[in-house]
Amino acid sequence: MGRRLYVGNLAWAVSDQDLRELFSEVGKVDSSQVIVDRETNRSRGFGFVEMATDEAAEAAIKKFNGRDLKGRAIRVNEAQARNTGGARPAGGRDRA
DNA sequence: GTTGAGCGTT
Repeated sequence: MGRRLYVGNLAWAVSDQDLRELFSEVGKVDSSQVIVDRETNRSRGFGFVEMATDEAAEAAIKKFNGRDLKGRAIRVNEAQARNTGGARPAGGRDRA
């Protein structure tokens, strides 16, 4: 139950839409986002993709985890939860 | 025009 995917080890040339079209091959991409440094506006080399369904999400992990994108082997996994602006304790790294 | 472990700004 976590359609959010963490995509890491990205090349500097990878963009949000690059992830969207790639993950679109296994299912409908609800949204895609590459994390960029706020201070330098450069690519941090990782991002997040939200799939429309959980099956598409796990399918993307199986297909694109370790795959090549822009010349770099990307790493795909479930994304951790982040406090999106709610009075909620930030927990997540050690979630079973 | 540079770099390379990682789980994200509103």
